[in-house]
Amino acid sequence: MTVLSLPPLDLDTGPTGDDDSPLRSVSTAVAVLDCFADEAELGATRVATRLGIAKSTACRMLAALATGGLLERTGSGRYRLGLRLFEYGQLAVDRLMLRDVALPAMGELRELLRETIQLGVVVGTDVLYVERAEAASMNVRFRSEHRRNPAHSSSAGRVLAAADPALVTAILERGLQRYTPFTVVDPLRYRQILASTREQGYATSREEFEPGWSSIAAPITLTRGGRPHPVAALSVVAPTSRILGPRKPAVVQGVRRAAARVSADLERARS
Amino acid sequence: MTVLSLPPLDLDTGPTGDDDSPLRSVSTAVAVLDCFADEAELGATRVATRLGIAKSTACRMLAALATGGLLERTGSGRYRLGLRLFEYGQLAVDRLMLRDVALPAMGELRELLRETIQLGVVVGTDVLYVERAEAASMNVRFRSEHRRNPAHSSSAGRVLAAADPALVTAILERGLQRYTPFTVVDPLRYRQILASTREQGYATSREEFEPGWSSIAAPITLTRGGRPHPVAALSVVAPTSRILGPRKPAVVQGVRRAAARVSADLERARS
DNA sequence: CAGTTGCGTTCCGCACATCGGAACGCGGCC
DNA sequence: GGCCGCGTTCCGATGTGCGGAACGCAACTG
Repeated sequence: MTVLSLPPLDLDTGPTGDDDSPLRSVSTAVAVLDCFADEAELGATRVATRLGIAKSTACRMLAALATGGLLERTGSGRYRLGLRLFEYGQLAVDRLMLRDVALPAMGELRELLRETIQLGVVVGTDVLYVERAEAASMNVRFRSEHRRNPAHSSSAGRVLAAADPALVTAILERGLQRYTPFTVVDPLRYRQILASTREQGYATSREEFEPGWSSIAAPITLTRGGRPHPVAALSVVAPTSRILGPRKPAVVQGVRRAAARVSADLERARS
Repeated sequence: MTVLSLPPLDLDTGPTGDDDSPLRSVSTAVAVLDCFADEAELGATRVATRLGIAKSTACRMLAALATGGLLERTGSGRYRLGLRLFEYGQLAVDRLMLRDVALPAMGELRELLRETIQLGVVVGTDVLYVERAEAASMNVRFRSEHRRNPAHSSSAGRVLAAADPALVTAILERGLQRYTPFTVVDPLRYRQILASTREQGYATSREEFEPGWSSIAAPITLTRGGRPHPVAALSVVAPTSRILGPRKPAVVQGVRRAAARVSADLERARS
């Protein structure tokens, strides 16, 4: 039942203790939280073996996180992620002043194209989608396995990497993992794609992450230091023929205009 | 250990305060996170003064939480909530197996009544709304100030407290704070309301939290130990005359049916 | 332009919080 | 009933995080 297609949240050098930070107990507490990214419910023994710590330590960590509200106890003495994390997460996104600004444009773009619109930001070397306007109806919330994907294989990741050399090196250092036969895994070709992305002002991904599905993305920018800097991406995702066929020019124009509008609104909201 | 001769600084009895658990550094780390519930960006000095800890401690806490991804550094050396919290929060809600199950019914109820529908769960003595279907359009996401409200003054909180004596005592112990002239603050009257809620199978709140706005809620139940037990509430919130006037019977019937349907779907999803 | 103030960060020694192992209580399961 | 697995608790030694002061830097300010 675990999701195999995505890389783990963070690349661990192994369970045998990488201690590059002070506050060891806080670090292990975060590591305990990370354990819950894979499994819904965990007990002390399981956590202890996964992290290579003593069972008593794991038990204390779980108890401390539970009293803090970051974890909750289930009936059987195990633990799961707590709803306080939901509140914090909503606050984190709210404070980007991005989702609220982008939602109207996303809704209109969805109506215009009748396709699914995603709002993505970079976290690490992945793209995290903080909002999605579904094509069919609003009543399908995207599931966790589609809430994040590697930056190198998505159009949103490309418009964001196109203007961020540090991100590009991080992505290349991590390696261009192949997900479909179409995934671009050659660094040189990847850089060429980024160059054309810079030039054209939008990016595409043709079935490079999930067979049959492609996407087109445009950057949402914010003027920092006099120069526009991408902070997020608006992307249209659909079966390949619906957006990379004859409709492609219309889709490109639509998503670019919507992203430009969001950028302007965002600029205005920062005051 | 803190100096005992000093009188305890009158910290607000809100999210901060109790540090009696083991793993003190983890507790303070959670307290540091709590600081960000109020303010979007904080620095080490501010955090230190708010928690009454040394500036160096606060700095280390912030750094540790940032390397864990729970916080992010802003340009000016301050910190804000990190997007990893968004991921964790989404996972926490996903694993309730509640939002996905409830969304179709919420959408239909919204279309039926043309009003805003909320899906709320209990956290502490508050009701936290994990999803909302807006009446006007989907493009208005509810803001943080309306994502949570005290259980005693909301209809959702009443249907959830009606079957949970422990929650009732917790609510009463906290005190029935007054928000509007209509807020029920008399414990006896509150218990009467809960009794009639139990009897009728739904609850109302007439402008008890925000002037002009009322709500009607019905419980979403899950059979535990042979008996249905409320785990969430579906509520309709609107200006008072639109739901507590002549339309009230229709609204009550609609929300009760929708909640019953979600309960059945939820029961089915647990397999 | 230097003085000042505030910030975040770093350093260091002492004290105490935290870790691991072993023991305990409890529930299912042969 | 005996056995196993689980989560929890207890305890002593130790290493880790605490507080205070010092540092570098940036933004104001006279």
